[in-house]
This record gives sequence, structure tokens and C-alpha cells, in this order.
Amino acid sequence: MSNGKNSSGKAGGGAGKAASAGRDFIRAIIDEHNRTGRYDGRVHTRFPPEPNGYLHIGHAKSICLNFGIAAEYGGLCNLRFDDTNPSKEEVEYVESIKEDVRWLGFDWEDREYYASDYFEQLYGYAVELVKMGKAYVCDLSSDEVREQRGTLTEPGRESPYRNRSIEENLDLFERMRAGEFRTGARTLRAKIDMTSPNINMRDPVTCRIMHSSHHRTGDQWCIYPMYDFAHCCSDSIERITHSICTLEFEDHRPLYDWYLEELGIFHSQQIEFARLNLTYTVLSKRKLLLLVEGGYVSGWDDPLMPTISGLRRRGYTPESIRDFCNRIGVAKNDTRVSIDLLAHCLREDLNKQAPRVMAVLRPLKVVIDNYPDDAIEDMEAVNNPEDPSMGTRMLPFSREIYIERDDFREDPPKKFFRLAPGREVRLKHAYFITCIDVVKDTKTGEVTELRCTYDHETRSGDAPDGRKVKGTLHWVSAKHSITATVRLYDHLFAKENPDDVGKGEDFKDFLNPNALEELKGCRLEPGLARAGSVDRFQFLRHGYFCVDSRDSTEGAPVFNRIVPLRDSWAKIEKKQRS
RNA sequence: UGGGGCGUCGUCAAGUGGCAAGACACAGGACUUUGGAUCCUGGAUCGGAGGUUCGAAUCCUCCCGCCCCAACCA
Repeated sequence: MSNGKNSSGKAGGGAGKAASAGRDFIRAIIDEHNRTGRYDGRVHTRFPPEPNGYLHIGHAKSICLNFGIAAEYGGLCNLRFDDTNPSKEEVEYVESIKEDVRWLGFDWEDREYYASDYFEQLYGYAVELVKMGKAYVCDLSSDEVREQRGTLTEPGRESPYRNRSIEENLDLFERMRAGEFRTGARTLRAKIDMTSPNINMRDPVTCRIMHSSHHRTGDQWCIYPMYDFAHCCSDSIERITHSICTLEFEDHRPLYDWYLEELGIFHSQQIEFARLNLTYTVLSKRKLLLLVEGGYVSGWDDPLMPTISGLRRRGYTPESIRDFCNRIGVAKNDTRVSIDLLAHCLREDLNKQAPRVMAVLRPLKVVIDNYPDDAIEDMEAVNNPEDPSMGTRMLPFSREIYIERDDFREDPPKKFFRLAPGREVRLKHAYFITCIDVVKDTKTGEVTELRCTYDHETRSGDAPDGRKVKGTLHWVSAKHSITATVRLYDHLFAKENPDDVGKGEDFKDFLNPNALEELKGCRLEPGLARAGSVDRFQFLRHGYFCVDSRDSTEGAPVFNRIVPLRDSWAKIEKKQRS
């Protein structure tokens, strides 16, 4: 281990831009290793998921870090499944993990490893420990072990089996492997120090008996290594230089080092960073599993979920997620990042890329009285004002159109620039129209239709006489538009920190009842009938949307709102109300 | 009360003894055929108290607060 007592500060060795100081403490450590030659300038990381659930955006942070660092330093990053607990792991999860890492844009090439591939080697290491008198077979039950472990403030007591002879240990351990004992009957324990203030060092279990079949090794084994033993050895076997993990493993580092030191094998450096927390959601596989199993969401890929598959189905781009991960930085502070930043990254990405289209989510019919009954005009519309190379398209205009219900107020408040009785507004890419009459349902009083007139001179949205109009509305031609279902998503949880539960509360109590609003009968411009599952659009003045990959069908499209546009009118309105 | 970490703008986060980066959010303004985008402008003295120093967010001391650890989970 390097201890930073050094003179000059030039970061040498390594590579290119990664050598610049002050980016984050992990890169600083690597720079130091490169400077002192600890790993001969080699940088080799790994992303080590346990296949017991789907990856979420917290994992994305780790993936970006591990693959990102490897790339920056001209090194490699392995994908390694930490599959040492067959009772929780499944192939479905390994498949999803591979898909997600790939989708995020990272490539582990042929370096797809499994801790389970090392079981035989790990067994060998365990035997070595036994031979060195550094491990023993213990017959205590888990309850007894717990009882003898001591507490945070009291030391533990030594197991009565702690001083078995090496021969007896060897024999017993071999028989553990052979399946002579039932699940949980015995364990192999590292002989360290029952009085250590670090509880992880109080003779931790190294291998346990579990008669359950493993998703890769089947029934080949009935003993399985514990995380602390398997992980450091796997890192060593793969000659990982920097084993980056989250803060809760900080206390485990002495044990990580102990195994490698006693075994005298390649010694990777474990480095811990703070895991990601996000506002208005939870980022723990256990809690996400509970939401899935309890039917609180439609599955791991529910667009409300912070899982990679959920974000993908919701419409997030891998670029925006990577950008987010780079922006949040890496440190050791226990923090909760605002989900607004993720939304910002998506908007920034899509603002440049997404073609603009017109979609009326809550349609209100408008009849243009002085427009010819059967006329249809093609209006030219820019596809993306941010990028003229994306060209234009034609939109059909006719006498009956739909506008957004929110774009009309019979009694407009201050600063409301949109349509109202007697008001003139611009229809984007079309004409100026003026509202001359409001048709209501005689019973309910609900506005059912607007009668307007248009100014023929304002075609394409400009008045030759130079008169200005404050509002510009999007619209679709009534008879040309297609009908679709649109799902508007809000935060999964209504509370900023759902992990903050008082006594008697459960995180699920804070689920946002309005997280999903489904709108039927939305009217979209005709071209959207051909929208594909990889397309992402900006619905003008609404936000960014994509076709739902699961529920959308040929004649009945379903769109997901990825993220809304910033809405300064909503802010003004809110301020006016208070 | 044991051990391991962490405390810099509302939220992340640089800074490692020489006048506190940046981003998101927020506020104000400009521009605008998206109340979008873009463009200006504004704001923290660094958990607290002492001390060392010409000079401290950066060093020392004490205090306060938060997180993690007592699975044969990872």
C-alpha cells in the first residue's frame, strides 16, 4: 500500500488526461500508484455484480467508474459475476446484467468471469489456510456463533473448535466438500482474533455448507465461499489492480488484505467510494425486489423504476446516464443527488437530437369558421430548430383542429399568453387565429369547442403588418391526426428521501399515488404512426417521449413521457396562487 | 460506551497553508414562430470553539452531528 509521503507532485506513469490532478480521490490514488510503480503502471478494474437482481442507476455509477477509469488509463475492466450464494442468484439476472452493461455502452470483450469458475481454486486456497493453521472447521451453529461473537463493545469468545489439529481440520473440510454434513452443520472459519474491535476479524466464516444447486455449477458443490474470501481471491486471480467498491466494505478491507497476505498471492488494492442515492426513489436491490414482488410496479423494467431496464424503457439514453454519472463525481460523502440532474442530462442530450412533433394530449376542438370547408393545406414545419440539417416535414392543416385544453382560458389570469375569448394567438407553423366564440355543454358547462377565425395573411406564422402575438400553440388537424395513449410519469416516491422511515413506517408508504397518469385519446400528428421503438421525440411544449417498448401495438400506440420540458408558465402560475 | 468513515452554497463537488472552481437548482434580465433552447447577471468564509502562522477550508486540540459494522448476504 502506498502512503503518500512524497515530494514532487507530477503524476507520471499512466496515461494522458487521467494524470491531471484533482479529479477525484480514486484517480489520485491510481496516479500515485503509477508514480511509484506499484502495479508497473498497469490499471485493471472489474465490475462485480451479484446476479440477484436487476442493475439500477447506482450500479451505473460503478460501471462508469470502473470501465471509465480502465479506458482512461489504457487498462482493462472485467465483468465478474459474484455468484457465491446460489440461494439468491439466477440466470435471468446474469442475462439482464449483461444486457444493461452493454446497453450503457461498455464492452468487457472476452473477460466475462464468474466467481463460481474459481470454486476449485478457492477450495485450494482454503486448504492452504487450514494447512497453515490459519483456518479451522467449526461445528457451532449460526446462533451459537452469533452469541459468541461478542458485541460492538464486548470482545467475542473463542470457539471450542478453534484449536483442532490441522489433520482433523483437513479431514473435516474434505468431508464438508464431500457432502457428509447437512446444510449449516459446520463452517470453515479464518483463525484471526476474537477480540478484534473490528467484528469482521472475529474469526469470520470462510466457507459454509449449502446443499442447494447453483445456476452455473449445478450440484457440483455443497460448500460455497463467503464474499470476503471469494472476492479478494477473485480479484487476485484476475490480477485486478484496483478493486473499487462502496463504503460499507471499508470495514472489510482489513479482512480483504488478511486473506491475500496470508495466502501470499497478488494483492489488489481495495478502494471504497460512496454509493449513489437519488431523491424521490430508492436504490437498493432489496427494496426494488420488494416493489416488484409486491406488485407495486409492473416489473423490473417499469418505467418508474430506477433500474437500467426501467430507465431504458422510460426512454432515457445511455449517453445521458453516462453524462450524469460523470457529473455527480466520486467521493466518500454520504449524499443524495437530486434527480433533477438526471432529468437535466436527458434534456440536454435530447434537445440536440430529438425531432420536434406536435401532440395534443388533452384535445379541445377548434373550428375555424372562415376557413374553407374542404380545404387541406400542407404546412412546412422545422424538425429541430437546434439542428437545421434535420430538415422539415409537411403537416396537414384543415378547418377543424385540436389544441391543448390548457391553452385556452375563458377567464385568463395575468400573464396568460394563450387563447381566450377575443384573443389572437399563433398556431405554430400555420396561421394566427382569434377566438370568437366558446361552445359549452349546456348541462355541465364544460367547454366543448371553440369557434375561431384565421387571418389568411399570416400563413406560416408571420403577420405582414408586423403585428405581434404573445402565444404560440401547437395543434393537429382533427381529421388527419392519429389517436394514441400517452403515459405521464412523475417520481416513484412522493417523499424526497423514502429511506427515511420513522417507527411504524415503511418505505412503501411513501410511494407516489400519482406517479403514473395515463391519457387516452391523445391526438398526434400523422407521421407518428410510423414511430419506432428506438425513436425519441420532443412533443412540442410538453417534453420528450418515446414509444413504450412493451405495451405499444401497431394500431394503438403508447407513448411514455421520458421527462417534461421545463415549464416556466407553471412556475408563474404557482407563484400567482400563493 | 468499541471500530471504521464523513462533515465546503438548497443539492452534488473542486480545493492539500496565500485572497472559496464548476454543475444542477433558484432569482433577475435579454432573446425567442416551443412561456423550450440559448445568452447575460446574482448569491457560500468552508459543522462549532480554541490554537499555530504574516496568512488556514486546508496544520494542531477539544467538541458537535451524520453514516456503516454484531448474515453460515453481497
